[in-house]
Amino acid sequence: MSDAVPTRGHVDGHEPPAEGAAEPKRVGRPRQEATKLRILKAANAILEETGIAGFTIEAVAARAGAGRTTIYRWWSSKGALAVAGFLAETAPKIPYVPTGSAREQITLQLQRVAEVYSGATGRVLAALIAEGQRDPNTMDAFLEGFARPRREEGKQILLAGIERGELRADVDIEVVLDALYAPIYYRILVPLNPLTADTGAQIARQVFAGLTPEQD
Amino acid sequence: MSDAVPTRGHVDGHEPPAEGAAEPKRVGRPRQEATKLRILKAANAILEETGIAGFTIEAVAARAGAGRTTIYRWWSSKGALAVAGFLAETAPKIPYVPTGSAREQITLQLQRVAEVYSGATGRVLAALIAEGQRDPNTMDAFLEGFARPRREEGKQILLAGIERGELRADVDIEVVLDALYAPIYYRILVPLNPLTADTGAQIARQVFAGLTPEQD
DNA sequence: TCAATTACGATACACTACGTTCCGTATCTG
DNA sequence: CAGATACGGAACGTAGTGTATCGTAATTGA
Repeated sequence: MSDAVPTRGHVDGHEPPAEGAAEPKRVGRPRQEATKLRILKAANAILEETGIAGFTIEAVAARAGAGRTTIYRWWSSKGALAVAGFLAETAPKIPYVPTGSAREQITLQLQRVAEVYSGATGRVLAALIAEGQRDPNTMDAFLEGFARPRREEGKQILLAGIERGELRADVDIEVVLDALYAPIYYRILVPLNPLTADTGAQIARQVFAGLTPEQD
Repeated sequence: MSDAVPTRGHVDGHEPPAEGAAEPKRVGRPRQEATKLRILKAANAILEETGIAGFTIEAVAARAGAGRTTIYRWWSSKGALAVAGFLAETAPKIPYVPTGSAREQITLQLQRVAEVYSGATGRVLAALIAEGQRDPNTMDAFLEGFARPRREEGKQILLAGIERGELRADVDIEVVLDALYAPIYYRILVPLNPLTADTGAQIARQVFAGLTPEQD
């Protein structure tokens, strides 16, 4: 129904899957990738500097030198924009390093995560989760676009470790992943204790003490 | 300076410490405790039902049959009101049971927390933490009025357990407390996995596996 | 009994941000 | 050049915030 505006996907600034594979030739004025990038960078920068409090569509538009309408055309809500900015800027900062034992891999990863999240990125993450409490779509985009795939990676590492006999087999993997990663989120969101670079290592040591087949 | 309105404390609806101890005789019309209670109950109910999204001063005032001005007179912000409602209604629901070993106490407590937080109370908590990301004062009121004292109780239990030789002494208590409690908050805030009544017991089992002096 | 004091609820106000609509202009394809 | 689409500006209605003002209610103290 209706004629409405962009026939494209309207959730996170990505085009719809399309049928062929690539269809670079469309009809009208093409989307300006530079503007898209400026908007995403502006969104991320504002989240880093002011958290969710200062994150308004107007502020992002002003900082990006774009029109508010342009933002509304491509992102369906504040939350969608925030998630898109986060995925574009931050998500690539934390790769897994697939080498060594499960414990080594997880520990290293946990250290990296703690280090990155202890700074500006942590503020963005906290803002994102806060916004997610307000808007289910935002939470969903965050879960499917970031949290779930990351968790899946961790799960595979732990499973491989169990397979190789490095870890006890009688554990609930989801519970273990929570024990490992939840503290980092907790320290970001509920700042009773600071999150520092070696918080990750401390947590890993503690949790793996309950995972090794024999006593350490 | 200025003459301003209520000479009382203006943060969370409680009177200032005062000098004597009790001074029940003041000059003008006394505060109507019934109204105060209706407001706090309304605030909590709205948080339970709609989360932070529907939590507006106007909605609380309407539901309580009070004027917005009355709310602004006694609570300095939305967050202050939310925390006050939470502390009045919810906090008393989760007492510690000081009996048995440290592991038993913590496990029991964790079960109760998971059970309570898996329902409406969890939604209130999530809303509170979300609002806290927006307003530092709210976070502070939550930390000092709820999170920190609770954590202190847990710390005492663990310390006593170490003292009695039930638990390893070479652990960082803060890290252990995070490993125990953070997963519950995580499942409330980042709903990848559901929080159920026995999530608490599972977590306790996992974490204590790394705490016992000998293998179980 | 009455003055002073404080609480309460209603109304009005200025402000901010949201999300939408409309319009003129720019940039592409055919 | 026509058609289609993107961009940015401006205006609009809505919602909520926080403040100020006002009339009324309740209590203390003289």
